[in-house]
Amino acid sequence: MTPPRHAVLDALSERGEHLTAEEVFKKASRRCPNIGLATVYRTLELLTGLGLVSKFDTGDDKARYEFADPAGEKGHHHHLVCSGCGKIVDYKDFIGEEMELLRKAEQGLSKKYGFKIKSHIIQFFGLCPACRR
Amino acid sequence: MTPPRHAVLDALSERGEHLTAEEVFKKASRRCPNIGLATVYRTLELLTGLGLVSKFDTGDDKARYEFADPAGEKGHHHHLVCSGCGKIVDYKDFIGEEMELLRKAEQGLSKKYGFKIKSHIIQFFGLCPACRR
DNA sequence: TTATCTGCAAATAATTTGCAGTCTT
DNA sequence: AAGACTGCAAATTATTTGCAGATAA
Repeated sequence: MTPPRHAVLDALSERGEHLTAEEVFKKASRRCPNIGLATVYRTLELLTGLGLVSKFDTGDDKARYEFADPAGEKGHHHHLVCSGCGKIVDYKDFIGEEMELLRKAEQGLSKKYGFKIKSHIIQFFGLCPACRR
Repeated sequence: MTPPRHAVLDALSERGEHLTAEEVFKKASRRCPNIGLATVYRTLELLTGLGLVSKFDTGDDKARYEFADPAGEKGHHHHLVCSGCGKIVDYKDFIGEEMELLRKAEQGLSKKYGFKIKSHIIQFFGLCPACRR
């Protein structure tokens, strides 16, 4: 655990953040002024590989990062993305039903297509209240 | 409707295809030998905007294109992606349950967060039979 | 020390854009 | 002829990589 790595973790530590690598870089730069962008990318990839951070894309071709769900359903959520302004809402509603569907789907797809399912993506896109008019 | 555009449509016409822009370009080049890659991108964007084609990403940072669902549930499907070799399986299983969940979710999210839902993504990732071992 | 980590700059790779020529109507 | 469409080449942009020096254990 080195200073740059600590700075990256720190940048992501606020809950509900969905930062791009550039944004992580800016925040991390405050704590570690001469950190390099490449190091940020390398660290984010490392953390993602360890399962501590999850990486996703909302359609603007910039990867976004957030702390991974703390083991299981507890913090499980999905994203609702505004196509207008890019706003991202974390929602946990319907998680029960979703988990049920996911369980069924993973089992069924596994059996039918022989895949060993590792992960999934569920995202909704639409217009937020401000962008609707 | 110009020759290059026709060539792009033609390239996508085979069912079950999930082509990258580069692949569409190669296929389209057969029918229209001096088509340019930029035109392919422009045409794909046009068709996507018209709702005739849908664009998605399986995680390799290359956009993929396929004919859009013909109105509603009829051809509705989702993707099962192999993280090993990139293979993409279209599946329609659990579509009933998924539609039910989607309907509920769209209504609920709309009410709770004020979003007007336009679309969604559901994808599963895992290892295909060949990549499992 | 000894391998790992870092910053910088240069390299990639997908996609976009400027522009001048070409087609369509 | 006026506007839309095209190909080419150059520009963009997020991300990756090579490398020599710095750092952690």
